[in-house]
Amino acid sequence: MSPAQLSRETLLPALAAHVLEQGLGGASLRPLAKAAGTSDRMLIYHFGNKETLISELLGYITGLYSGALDAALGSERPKTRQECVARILAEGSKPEMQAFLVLWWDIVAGAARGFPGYREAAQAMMTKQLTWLEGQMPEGDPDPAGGARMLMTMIEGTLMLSAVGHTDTALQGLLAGGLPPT
Amino acid sequence: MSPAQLSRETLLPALAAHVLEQGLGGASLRPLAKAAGTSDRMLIYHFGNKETLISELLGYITGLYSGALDAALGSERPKTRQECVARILAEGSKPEMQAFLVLWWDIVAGAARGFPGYREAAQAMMTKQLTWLEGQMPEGDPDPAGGARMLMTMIEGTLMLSAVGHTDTALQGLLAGGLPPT
DNA sequence: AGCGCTATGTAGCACTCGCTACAAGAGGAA
DNA sequence: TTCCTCTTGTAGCGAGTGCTACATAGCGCT
Repeated sequence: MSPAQLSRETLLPALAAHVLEQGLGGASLRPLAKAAGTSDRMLIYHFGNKETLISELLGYITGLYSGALDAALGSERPKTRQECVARILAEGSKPEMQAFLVLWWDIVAGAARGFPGYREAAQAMMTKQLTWLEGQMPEGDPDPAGGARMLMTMIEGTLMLSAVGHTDTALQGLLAGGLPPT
Repeated sequence: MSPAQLSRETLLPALAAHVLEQGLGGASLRPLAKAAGTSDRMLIYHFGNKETLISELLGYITGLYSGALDAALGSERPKTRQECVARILAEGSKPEMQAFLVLWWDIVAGAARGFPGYREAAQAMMTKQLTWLEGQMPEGDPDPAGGARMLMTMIEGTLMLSAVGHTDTALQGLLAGGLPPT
């Protein structure tokens, strides 16, 4: 009966769940293995070494994030830019998104420091989010492409300020930018 | 002759230099001690434990950052908001600021995950930067307080996107927001 | 001189880290 | 059967982790 043949594919979901709640910084083989119901020995067997494990894991998490964005596609598009911002910020404040957000800063830190795999993952996530945002821009917006990039920049700034306890600063910034997040 | 009495104060500069180039993630006592010309034994002696060492170190680095901002105060204020943004982005792209920026994402990640000391440090740095920015707002700006917060949000978003290789996205966003960084 | 306090060195502990050597079971191929 | 490959378990290695026990040198105070 028992474990239907372990492989990278069957392991990744459990590994992702673990880093989503424990972070990437302290992720080490034995706890990861335990979370996946196996041993460090087998993680190395399946992935070769920790570095590729993390890289593949980041790729898998990128896919998770992408899927979450797709699932969050509303049926009708927002009417205004501020409604657009409000919607994506609301998306980010959902409880199931919290783990993603916290992990995100681990990924950014790794990308800034040049860790293998981090930059690619971060870049992919941002590209996905940008595409999503472009699709969410109000119909008839004078500059959807540029507008999406402006909103993107504001949103990322807001998320970062929120992460360090400067939520008010960000919200007042949005307000002054004509984007009251309703 | 030799080492003029070690203490927290004399140790912190060397410790800060070390984490500025090596990061906070992998910072462990022996390498830190070596960088400061001491032993792990003495670091514990002077700081009690690693956690307080890191906290005090973050406080010290906050001071460094604050001083760097003060030193970057131009004699005359920018004429427009975009000049203001351009100036602070130019400040951030100076080579001596790179180490700060990379370390910054470590701090944000730690703050997001609730590590002791990280959030306070990050918050203090953002407060300082906000104050600095307010002082840099163009004379006669219709809404200096709100404007500073908006620029702040845009700037932090820009820095984050740059950190993960989406510099273009951010610059086009600034452009679409009427803030071409010259 | 004797005492006590502060600063430091040397060793070491118990633990975790990534990774490996070695053996063994399972299943298919000959 | 015999062999071979794939997968897994057990045990361990060498290095690094935060931290501590113990000894000791130097200094000022009485």
